[in-house]
Amino acid sequence: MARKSRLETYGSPLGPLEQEIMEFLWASGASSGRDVFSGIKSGRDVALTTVLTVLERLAKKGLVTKEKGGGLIAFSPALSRDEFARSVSEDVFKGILGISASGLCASFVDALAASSPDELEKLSELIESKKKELGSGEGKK
Amino acid sequence: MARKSRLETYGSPLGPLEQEIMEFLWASGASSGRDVFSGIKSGRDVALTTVLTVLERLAKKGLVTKEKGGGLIAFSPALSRDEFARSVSEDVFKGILGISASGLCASFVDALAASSPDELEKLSELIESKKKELGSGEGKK
DNA sequence: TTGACTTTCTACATAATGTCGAATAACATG
DNA sequence: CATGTTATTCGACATTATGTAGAAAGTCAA
Repeated sequence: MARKSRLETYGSPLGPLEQEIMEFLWASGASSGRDVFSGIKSGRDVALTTVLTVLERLAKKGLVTKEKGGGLIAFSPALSRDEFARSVSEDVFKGILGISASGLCASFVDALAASSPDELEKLSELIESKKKELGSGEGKK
Repeated sequence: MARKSRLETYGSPLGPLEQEIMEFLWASGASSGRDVFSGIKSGRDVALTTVLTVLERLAKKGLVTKEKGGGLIAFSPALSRDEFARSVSEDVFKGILGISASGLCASFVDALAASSPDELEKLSELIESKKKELGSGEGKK
C-alpha cells in the first residue's frame, strides 16, 4: 500500500512515514536506525528495514545526516523543524502566490488563528517591520 | 517523461500540465477540449488527447466541471482561483503549522512581500479583525 | 455512406513512497 | 579463528500521481 493522494496529504512534502521519522528525529536527535524503528513502531507496524530504507532516502534528500561514529551509524535531522518548515514554505508560497495572493492570505490567517493564535501578534510585528524595510530601501524599480 | 520531484514542484498540488490547463480555464472560462488544447499548445507540445486526459482527471478530482451542452462538451473550472488557492492553502497550512508555526510565519511574510507587497497591508487588516474576533468570542477554552 | 471531428479507452513511462526479504558486512565471543 | 548476532546495504515489488498518446468508438453533416 502507498500513501494518500497528493491533494489529501498536501501540506507536507513528506509522506506519512517519512514525516513520522523526521518527527522522531526532531524529538530525539541523533539516533540509530534501531532507535528510530523502536520509537516509530508504537502505533505503526513496519519492519526495521523499512525504517532504514526511508532513513536512507531521507538522507539522500538531504533531510537527514548519516554519521558513522564509534558504534552504530547515527541519523540526525539535517535541518531543524523551523528551518525545514521555512524551506518548504518558501516553495509552497511561491507556488500558491502565483495562483492567488488574497486566497492565500485569507486562509493563512484563519489557519494560524486556529492553530497558534499567539503567533498572530508576532505576525503583525513581522509585517510592520517588513513594511518599513520595503518603504525605506525603495529607490529602484 | 514525468514531472519534477515533489520537493521541487511543491507549492502546487497540480503538476505542470494540470496547472497550465487550470490557468487557461481560469483565464478563459468554459472551453471545449480543443480550445484548451489550442490555448495551451503555445510553447508546449502535447497531443490533443493528452489534454483531454488531463482534463478528464481534473474533472475526476473535482477541479473542473464537464458539461455536455448543445454542441461540444464544455470544461470549466469548478473553483475560482481564489477558492482553489484557499482550499489548497488550508491543507498546506495545517500540515506545516504542525511542524513549525514560527518558521511558517517568517517565510510567509517574506514570500508575500516579495511577490505581492500590496497584500501586506491587507494582511495586517485581516490580522487585526481576526484578533478582535478571537478576543470577543473567547468565553470557552 | 463517408469523412472529419469528438470523446472515451487503454496503455505505457517515470518518479515518489511504502514495504521488505536476502545478501553482505561487522563484531563480540567462545 | 569459527560462529552467531546485529547492523547495513541491495534489490524488488506494490501503489499512486502525472505525463503522454494511439486506437477505438461515437456523432453529425454532407
